[in-house]
Amino acid sequence: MGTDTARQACAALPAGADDSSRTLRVAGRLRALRQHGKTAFADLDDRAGTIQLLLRVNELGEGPYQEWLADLDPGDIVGAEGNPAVSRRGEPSLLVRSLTLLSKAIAPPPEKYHGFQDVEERLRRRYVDLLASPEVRDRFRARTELISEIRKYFDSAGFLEVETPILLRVASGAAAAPFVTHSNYLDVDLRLRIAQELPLKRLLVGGLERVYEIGKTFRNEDLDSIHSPEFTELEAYWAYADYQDMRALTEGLFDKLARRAVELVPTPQVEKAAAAFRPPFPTVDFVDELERRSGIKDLLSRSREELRELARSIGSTVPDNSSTGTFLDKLFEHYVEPTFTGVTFVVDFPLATTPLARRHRSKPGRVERFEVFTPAFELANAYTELTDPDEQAERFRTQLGERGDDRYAYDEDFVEALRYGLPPTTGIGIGVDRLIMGLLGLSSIKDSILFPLVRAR
RNA sequence: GGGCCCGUAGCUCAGCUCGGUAGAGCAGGCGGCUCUUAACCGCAAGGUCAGGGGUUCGAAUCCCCUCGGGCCCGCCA
Repeated sequence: MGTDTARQACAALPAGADDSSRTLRVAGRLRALRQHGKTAFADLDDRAGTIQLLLRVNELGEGPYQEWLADLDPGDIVGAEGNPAVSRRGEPSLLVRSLTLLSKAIAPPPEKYHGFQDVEERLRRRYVDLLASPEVRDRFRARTELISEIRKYFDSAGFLEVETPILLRVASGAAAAPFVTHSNYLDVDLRLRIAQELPLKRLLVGGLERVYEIGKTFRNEDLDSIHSPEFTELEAYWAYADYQDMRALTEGLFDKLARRAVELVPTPQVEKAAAAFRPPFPTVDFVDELERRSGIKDLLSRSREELRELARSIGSTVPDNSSTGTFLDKLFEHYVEPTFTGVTFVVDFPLATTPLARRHRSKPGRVERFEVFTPAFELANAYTELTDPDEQAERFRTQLGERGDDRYAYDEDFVEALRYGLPPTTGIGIGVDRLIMGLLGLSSIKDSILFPLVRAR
C-alpha cells in the first residue's frame, strides 16, 4: 500500500497508541534515521508521500533490532510491515514488525536539510535531484500531467494526434540550423527536423482535416535559459478555420492548463504564474504598436536600407545583408517586447517576417499571424496558412535570396503537395517546455526538461 | 563572441579582502540514549582547495591560462 493509505490507517488512533489487529505494508526510500538507543525513527518516502517508521527492541527483539540499525542508512530502499500507530508526539507511524532491504544505497543522498543545491550537479545527475527533492518530482509530474491535458484538449476538439518524421532530407519550416546525421544504408545525409509544419500540412492535403503532434524538435543553436537544442514542440493544423479561430482555441487551452497547473502544484509561485494564462489577453498590432513606441512613420513602405539604418540606430549588430524581416524584428524586440507585462498576443506581422503565412485579407503588406509573448520569451506562433503553391515557391525564393544561405530551406516536395490543394487552414506551434515554464513560474528551460543537454567534462 | 560572478570533504557551507600547519554542520564509522521528526551527547576519520603555470622563504588566498557552471549583453530571422 502507499504511505497515504498507511497514514489514513493511523488516523483514528490516539497519541502513543498502536493497533496490533491490523497489518500495514509499505515500500519506499528511507530519508532520515533518528536513533535513540532501543527506539529508532525513520522517514520512508514513496510516490504517495511519507510515513514515519517506528522501530523498537520490544517488537523486533534485541538481536534483530541492533542488526537492522547497523545495516540501515538514509537512502536505502526498504519494505516494512507492521501495525498502524501514532507516536507519543502525535506522528502517524508504522510500528515495524519486519523489514526487508530491497535496494542498498551505497552512495549517500545529499545533505538532508539544505538538499541538493549545486545547479550544475542537479542537471548532470537529475536522478539525485529527483530523489532529494519532492518539489522537483512534483514539478516533473506536473509537466507530464499538463502535456496530458493538452492531448485531451485537442483530442476532444476532434484533432488527430500523429507522428511525422524526425529524420529528413530537407529540414524546413523554420529559420534554424539543423543537426546533420547520416544513413549508412541509403548513404545520404539526413537532417533532424527543425519544425513539424510541412509534414503536418501535407496531411491536410491528404484529407486529415485536424491534426496535431507533440514531439522533440532539434535546432543546432545556442543553449541558454530559454533555448535548448532539443525541445518539445506542439504543432496543430486545422482546416476550414483561420487564425482568429486558432486564437480562440489557444485561449481555451491556456485557460484549461492554468486551472490544472494550480491543482497540480498549489503553491503561491504557481498560482501567480498560472494566473497570467487566464484570458482575456491584451492584443498588440505589430506595426501600429511599433510605430507608436518608436515614433517611426510608414514602417511598411521603408526600404531595406532605411530599416537597416533604423536597426543600427538602436545598437543592433545584425549583418548588413539581413532580410527586411530581420530588421523589423530587431526594432520590435527593442521598442515593443520590453513593454509586455503579461501574456500578450501580437498580431498581423509584416509580410517580410513570415514566409509560410497567408497575406492579410484587409491589411496590405501584412500576414494573418499572431504570436504569444510572455515578458520572458516568445511562446507560440500561429497563422492562417499560405495555400497557394506559386506564391509559396516565390516566398521560399525571396527568403533564400535575401538571406543568402540555406535556412528556411526550399522544400520542393511541399510546393508540389500544395498543387493538390491545401484547404484554407490555420496552424500553430507552441514551445511546450516554455509553456510549462510559464505555467509553473520557472526561470530556466533546464528546469522544464528532465535531462537537458550539458557540456562534457 | 564580450562582461561580471562561482568551483574548498559524498552533501551544505566558512576560510580568500590583509599569503603563515585546510575548518564546521550533515552523511558515513565507533560509543551512549525507549518518542524523535534538521533528534541529541562524546570520540575518531574523511581533502588533487576544478586543472595547469607563475610570483614568493611560504599560495585555497595574489597573477596568468585552461575546463565546467550561473547571470547579463551580442549573435542565432
